[in-house]
Amino acid sequence: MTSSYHHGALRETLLDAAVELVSEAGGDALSLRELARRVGVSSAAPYRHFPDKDALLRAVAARGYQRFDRALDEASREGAEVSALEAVEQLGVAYVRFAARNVNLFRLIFSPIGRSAGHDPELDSACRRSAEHLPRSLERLQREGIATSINLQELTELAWALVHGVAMLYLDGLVGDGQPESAEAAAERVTRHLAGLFRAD
Amino acid sequence: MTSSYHHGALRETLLDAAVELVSEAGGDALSLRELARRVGVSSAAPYRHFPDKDALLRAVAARGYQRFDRALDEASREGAEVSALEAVEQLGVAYVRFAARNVNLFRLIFSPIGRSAGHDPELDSACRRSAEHLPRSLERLQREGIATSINLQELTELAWALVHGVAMLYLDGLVGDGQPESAEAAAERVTRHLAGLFRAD
DNA sequence: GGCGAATGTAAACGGCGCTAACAATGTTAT
DNA sequence: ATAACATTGTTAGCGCCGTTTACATTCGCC
Repeated sequence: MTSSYHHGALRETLLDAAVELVSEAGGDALSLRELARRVGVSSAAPYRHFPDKDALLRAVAARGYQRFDRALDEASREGAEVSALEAVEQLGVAYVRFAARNVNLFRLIFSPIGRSAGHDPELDSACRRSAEHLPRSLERLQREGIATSINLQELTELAWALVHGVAMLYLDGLVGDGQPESAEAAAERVTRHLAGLFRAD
Repeated sequence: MTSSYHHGALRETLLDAAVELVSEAGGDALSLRELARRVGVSSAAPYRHFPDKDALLRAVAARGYQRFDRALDEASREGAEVSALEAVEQLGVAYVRFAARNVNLFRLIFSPIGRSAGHDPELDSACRRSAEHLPRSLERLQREGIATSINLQELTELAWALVHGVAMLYLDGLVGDGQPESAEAAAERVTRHLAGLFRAD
């Protein structure tokens, strides 16, 4: 009828709605038909912009990585103004805080869908960017003469496993009391011990 | 027609098939209809034994926890014959090894379905049992005068996060080369550093 | 031997992902 | 300006799914 037969920015609208829906209910809860209904468009319309459901979820995951990267980037910048050791601690806490405050997005980006490489360039690059903060922060640590007996790769593995483990255990209700603050507290405790490991070295 | 109208052990047969299917293809890939088809039974039959799909998946998860517990138990027993520190290392490696060799089962037991408490008593108890190995091993460590400046709960949190993190990052392709051996190698490296933390203390 | 409980089947409902055929709109060349 | 084409919407339909209902068969027990 009117000039609104074509939506104009359906792809972005769909993505926005998908991010919101995934954030609230998790990636498994997303249905293309429900999504189309919410946006007020036919159930086949999304297929003009995403070849299939997985592609949409990959795009959502890409946005998740972008937010994750922004959160870590912010922590990194704040970390530049404190000691190298404190900077690492702040980064670790930021990692866990993001997981605790963006439960479903975090679950998505570290799921087979979020981890499928080679399908979506945007996803790949956003993922790679978000993975660079930890090594960079640890490299500064070593430049300042701390933990130099461990090579950077192993050091990254160690620190990453630690914060990722805390985040995951929190999401599974195995650490903390369910409140995001308790996850951050656990992250602080754990990263402090990590710092102890460096000092011992 | 024959006397095989009633299957006789349909519940167990379904569970066996479900464990196999989940192990091979992951929890998301399981379909009750496909399962019934494989077992040679009508698609409504499973509902005589499981109220819904989630209940079946919880039962599969319970089996997963039982296997997990057995693997850790074995490592614990072997650990009794070596030093407390080596025992912890062996337990950590066993944790990651199980994850690497039972990818989909491990994913299931640490997923919302596997972590849903209060629904299935068998699941709950199997889960609780499997969570006791690490504290017990660390307690022995402290009884022998190691890492006594950290309280047991915090120590457990630290060690658990570390091995769980390595396991998860391996599953996501972010640690190791995809071969289960590489995950165990990472677990060894990481637990060795953990041991270093204790020694310094 | 009969009777209720347990456990199987068949058929149907609505929702899903996805595709094919078609319709409206935007774009571009002549 | 308009014809032709590409883009982006719609409708209708396929097969699969989880689940429920009504009915059939068998088991265990009096």
